[in-house]
Amino acid sequence: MDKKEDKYASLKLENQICFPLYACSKEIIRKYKPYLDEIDLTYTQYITMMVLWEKKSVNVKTLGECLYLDSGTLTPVLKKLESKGYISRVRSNEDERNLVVTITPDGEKLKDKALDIPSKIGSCVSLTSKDAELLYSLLYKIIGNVR
Amino acid sequence: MDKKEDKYASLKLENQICFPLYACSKEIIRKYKPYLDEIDLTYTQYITMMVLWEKKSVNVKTLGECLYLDSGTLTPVLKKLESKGYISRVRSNEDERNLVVTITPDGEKLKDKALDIPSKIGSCVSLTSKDAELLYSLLYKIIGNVR
DNA sequence: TATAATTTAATAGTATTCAATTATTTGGTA
DNA sequence: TACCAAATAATTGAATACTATTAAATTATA
Repeated sequence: MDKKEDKYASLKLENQICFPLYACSKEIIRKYKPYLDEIDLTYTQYITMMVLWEKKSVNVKTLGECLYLDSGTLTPVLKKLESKGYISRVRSNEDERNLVVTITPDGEKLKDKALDIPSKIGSCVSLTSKDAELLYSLLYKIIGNVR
Repeated sequence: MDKKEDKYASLKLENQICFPLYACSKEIIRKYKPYLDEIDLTYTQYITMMVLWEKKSVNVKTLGECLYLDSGTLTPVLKKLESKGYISRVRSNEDERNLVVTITPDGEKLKDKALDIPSKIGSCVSLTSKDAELLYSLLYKIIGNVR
């Protein structure tokens, strides 16, 4: 007897490409959690700080472009980071629609506390550098295609 | 002059592997949104229905293992799907800790409405089948490593 | 049989996402 | 210059998702 064709095969979880992306992303973020708890940041706050550790000062729109997050997501994140004393939020003089986010000395200090997190995550993700590069380029290829 | 060594390089966004995973996953889910809106499901509800389209009946624990989600996430999702009439939620007689989730006829019907979604997403993700397979295996490799 | 440990789902509180709204700026036109 | 419409930027509020904790049922052990 022939095997039955399954017209619903495309709807099986095992045939999805987005699902393992979604699951993988969440599993890794779950791994971050204990380390991020130590410095009292959520993952979203952490990647926001990453941008600020590098750029020092940036407006919400640009930040959103770096992180692929919209201002509706960022506003509460930034208010939280401000309340923790890691950033300041000030409207631009030239264009008052723009809010300029700037890292504070306390925010700078946090960078040193975060310094050993990437290697801890790296060791539990545990990909060869070749696989990591491959994955990296595939992901950015998709991001490019999707947008 | 020599280029300065950057001891913070590991904290740059461009050197993260989780960030593009996180961004990629969210960008694709954003692409799903208009199609899922048409059938009034969120992405989480959609992948839950995928399991039920395949298994017909499953308890919350097993469902959580399939989806890498815990009951805290699933409980409100399942209540929502129940209120929409796509599933039923009934306690098991043998072990009353278990809640058995079963698809309804309306839930079955939804499957046909969802049938063209995978190809629409596929075409905007737009990977060669070789790349897709590669990505798929890398992702499940990570999931295996992380857990 | 009593009690401790485990398993399962629900609840509560926090974080994130998206759509709608408000405020500002820009450019066109009277 | 004054006004209006369109474009741009961030905030708000409602819905959804996530994590930690709690509660209930079962199983194992003393």
